[in-house]
Amino acid sequence: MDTQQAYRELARLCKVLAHPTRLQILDILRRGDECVCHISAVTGKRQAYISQQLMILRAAGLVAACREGLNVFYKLTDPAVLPLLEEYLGKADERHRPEQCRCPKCTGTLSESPCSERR
Amino acid sequence: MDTQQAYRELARLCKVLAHPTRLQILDILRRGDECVCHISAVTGKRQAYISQQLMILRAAGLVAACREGLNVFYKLTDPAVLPLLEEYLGKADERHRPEQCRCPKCTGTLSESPCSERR
DNA sequence: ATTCAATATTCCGAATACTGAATGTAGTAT
DNA sequence: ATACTACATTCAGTATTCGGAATATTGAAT
Repeated sequence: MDTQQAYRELARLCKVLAHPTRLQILDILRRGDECVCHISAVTGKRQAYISQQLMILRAAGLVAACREGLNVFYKLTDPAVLPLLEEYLGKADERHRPEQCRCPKCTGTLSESPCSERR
Repeated sequence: MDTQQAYRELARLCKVLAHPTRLQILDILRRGDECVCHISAVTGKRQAYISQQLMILRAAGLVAACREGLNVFYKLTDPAVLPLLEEYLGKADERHRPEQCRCPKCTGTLSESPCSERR
């Protein structure tokens, strides 16, 4: 009875996805890698809270972190969630650019592709 | 800001899916409509517990019930979950047929297509 | 009307998750 | 060394969920 294991694993994945803020983070990251402060600015949530949710996503293997100087950039690591997001949230359009964001990507002071950014 | 609503709704759906027994029920139903006692037999869980989970699935609009004499048959109503199940659980193979099941479908005493069974 | 079988609902203690506040860590600059 | 910035972790109170037990409802048969 190994299918039980499959149910448990899929349930664990769904549990991680069953959270509006975490979904929004994934939605942000499918537009490109972003640092914590940018995610915080886009969502309007405090940094500590975002860090918490990122930890959960990281533990589930959905995202990975890599440090770039002072900032930590996150990227999607599980390509299987992309079709799910597309089906329910639509195609990813352009990147968000909040007013008050001071991250290197938003201010244009990025020191060339952070941690081998995809595409 | 209507995307927040989309995140909330998708999160609500994922929350319903984030449960091994409920996933197994959906996995059973994608092989065809089944009555509660059959689901109970396949999963090995008590009837009351299955009814509980079915209520949650029903409230989420994922399944619908229809009575056929003494039995109540359940069917999938949201076709959007099928690709998700296929991606993570594989193609649905043949129907389960537990030894101790006394449901009309298993004993072959079904009075012609219950509630307009699909296919 | 009574009984039975199939299913549905309610209740409750235990476990788990959520979320804000406070604090800790790591890298950079002076 | 100190200060600062960006991020991570821990803690605690609250809310929610889990899963079993008991009970209710519904339809069929006698």
